[in-house]
Amino acid sequence: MALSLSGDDEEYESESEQRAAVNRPKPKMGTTSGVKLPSNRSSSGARRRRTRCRKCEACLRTECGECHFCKDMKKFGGPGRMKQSCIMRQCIAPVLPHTAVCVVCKEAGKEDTLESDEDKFNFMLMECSICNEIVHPNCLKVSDASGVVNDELPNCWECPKCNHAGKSGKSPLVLKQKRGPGFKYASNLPGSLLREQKPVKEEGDISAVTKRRPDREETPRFRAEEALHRQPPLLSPSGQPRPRPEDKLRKKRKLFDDEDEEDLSMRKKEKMDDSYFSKLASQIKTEREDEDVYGEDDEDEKELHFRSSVDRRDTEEDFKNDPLNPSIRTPVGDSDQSYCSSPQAGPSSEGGSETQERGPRPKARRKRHLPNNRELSRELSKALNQEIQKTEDCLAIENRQPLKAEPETENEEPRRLFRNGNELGDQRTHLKAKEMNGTNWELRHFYQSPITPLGFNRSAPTTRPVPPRSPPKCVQMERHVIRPPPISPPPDRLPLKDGKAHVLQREVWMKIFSYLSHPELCVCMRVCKTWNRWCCDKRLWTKIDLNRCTSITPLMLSGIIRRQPVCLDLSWTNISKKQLSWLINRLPGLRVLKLSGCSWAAVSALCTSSCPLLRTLDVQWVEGLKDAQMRDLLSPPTDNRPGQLDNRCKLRNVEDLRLAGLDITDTSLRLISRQMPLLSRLDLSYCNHINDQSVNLLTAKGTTTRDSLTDINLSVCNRVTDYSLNFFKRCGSICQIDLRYCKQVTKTGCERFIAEMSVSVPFKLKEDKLLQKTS
DNA sequence: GGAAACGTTAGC
DNA sequence: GCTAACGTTTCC
Repeated sequence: MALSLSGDDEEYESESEQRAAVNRPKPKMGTTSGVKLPSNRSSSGARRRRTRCRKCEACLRTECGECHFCKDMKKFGGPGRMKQSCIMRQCIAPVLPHTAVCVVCKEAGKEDTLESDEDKFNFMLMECSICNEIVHPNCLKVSDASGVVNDELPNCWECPKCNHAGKSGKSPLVLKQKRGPGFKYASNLPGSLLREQKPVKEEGDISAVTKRRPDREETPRFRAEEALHRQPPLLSPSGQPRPRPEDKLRKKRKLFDDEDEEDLSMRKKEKMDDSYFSKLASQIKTEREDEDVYGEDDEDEKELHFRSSVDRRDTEEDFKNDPLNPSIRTPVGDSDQSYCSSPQAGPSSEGGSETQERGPRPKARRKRHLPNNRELSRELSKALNQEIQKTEDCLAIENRQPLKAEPETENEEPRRLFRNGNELGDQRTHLKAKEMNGTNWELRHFYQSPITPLGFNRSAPTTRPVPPRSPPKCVQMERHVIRPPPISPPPDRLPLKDGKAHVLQREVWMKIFSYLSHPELCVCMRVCKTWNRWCCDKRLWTKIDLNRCTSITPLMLSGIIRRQPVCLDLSWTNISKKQLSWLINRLPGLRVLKLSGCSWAAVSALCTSSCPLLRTLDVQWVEGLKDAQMRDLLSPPTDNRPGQLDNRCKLRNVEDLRLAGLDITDTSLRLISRQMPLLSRLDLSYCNHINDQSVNLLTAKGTTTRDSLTDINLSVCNRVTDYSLNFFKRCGSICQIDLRYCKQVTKTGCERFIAEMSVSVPFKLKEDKLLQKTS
């Protein structure tokens, strides 16, 4: 059957091509002619441009005003040359334009007027990803052939004609073009975290197809298999593995190839040892089958290597079985709750879809996988395995000890929810990292246990450790579509296979889940779609700890955003500036941000990113963070755009500032005092330039810190003397002064301070040179 | 190969 | 006719 687009389109095609040829400044050399036909025009139809669905979360958002494309827009003061959509508004399910009609009957889609799924499908417009023809399936008189529905885009399939002819539409270019804006931005984003993956030879395996109902409400699943085996090697710029103290603790890791997939259910069972959970799992097993949850559960559970400090697995067996193990639990799928909430076909990555049978479907079959992705995954797996093997021994196992939880007054969630989140903030952990009056950064990384300054190794190596680096581009920059949190509420009860709902309501489950560690939650997320959504509730993830996670991947970033943590610990990671900036701009509710041990290059993202609710900022031991950088950090936004008239400091609401180990002077303290009126907790330990004059500055008349400071840590500040205690007498709210290991502070001086203060505010010596208010 | 530019489409 | 922005080309 000769199918083509309307005459208008044919007309446009020739006209526009001619115009394009005329307007093109310089015909690209090397092509056969000045006018290069789009690759997909080689087939029978011109492609219809897709447009926003206007329903998905992304479409409903407003422009962020911060991203590269927003900044280009005229309304944000840019030149308007790029003409791209805000990256936060990239439609996840771009649809055919309203003007699209069936090339056979010349009519639009009619699915809205029909009742049954079958009718809906037969009368909806379907665009073939190979020949680009848009037809009603019903208008095709091909009785024995099957179209293969592409779940990645609404109204997209491989038409029966092409499918029957064995054509493949999976050339990388075609794939890219077909994926619509949800994919475009990822690869078009400058310096993107989300860049498109290098295409690999495709494979013609489309044998695993399942039928699909045409219901556009259904959100497709897919697997970003290309992300499966990505672990950035930890290399120094010289290519040498970065030595890390934990190396010797690291377990041998094995990277799963595709077998990992088959292994999932097995591992899932292993995780379900608990009898009740096992029973429940068996009950809801059919929900998996019915609900098409495989991809979703799986992908989500794999997207983020959240770690639990209380659930460290020590045995190799456990390590292998732990789906959260970064090396094993490498991302299989993109994830997001939008799967549940997006009104239309959802986004995708390079991976194909993995779907269960959803009921009878005439003609159309659903691809189980996009065939090229499996091959792609294998190829990547091989390459990355080799790479990872090289650096495997250098990767650090997450073997931190559980430390006391951070006192988080601003966190609304019960503390027990955070049992997984350890507190890296105990500065003692890092105290030995720096020589008191020097700038040695030895031992900057990875202390296994809290130490006291007395344990400080002053004979540490003199060479400065290589600062954290971002993963190599090829690993880091995978294409990955980020979707916003869902709008639709998760179900209140768990559907069971007999059609009934489980007796326990969601909130009861939430209480149970709140006792689980993050790895355990991730396991639960693989059980079924309902649990997947429940376990992703941000109440369970108010604190996300990626401390010392050796590589921050796009999947992890999307996982973080999905969970919208209040507290995010990225300390001692190699997060890049772009990643951090991208992240911060999408975490409007972030209150605690820990970037201890990161590089200034990364932390400088705070200079341009907006984080209005930030209350706690931990930048201790940030390499390269000195007065000049502190000035950048505390200065008002310099890129004010129309509508952005706020000239106040971006960090003006910070109450808890951790600056341990920084080479900052009074210059920075002046700025801090001026720009952070709410500052109550200040950690200046191991700041070797801090002296009595610094304390004088912080407590001087007219400064906000004089009244706002409640807790100051000056431990191991050897230039601070007893004289500073006189300055603290004028602090109205001071409750704790930590002067431990300050060589020039004496016990006598502390006792004198206590005696003099006893008239108004009773203090005690909690430890040697650690003064604490008694009431 | 990635980023920028820009012609042109789609919606209003 | 205007704006938004998709998809392709060109630049670097």
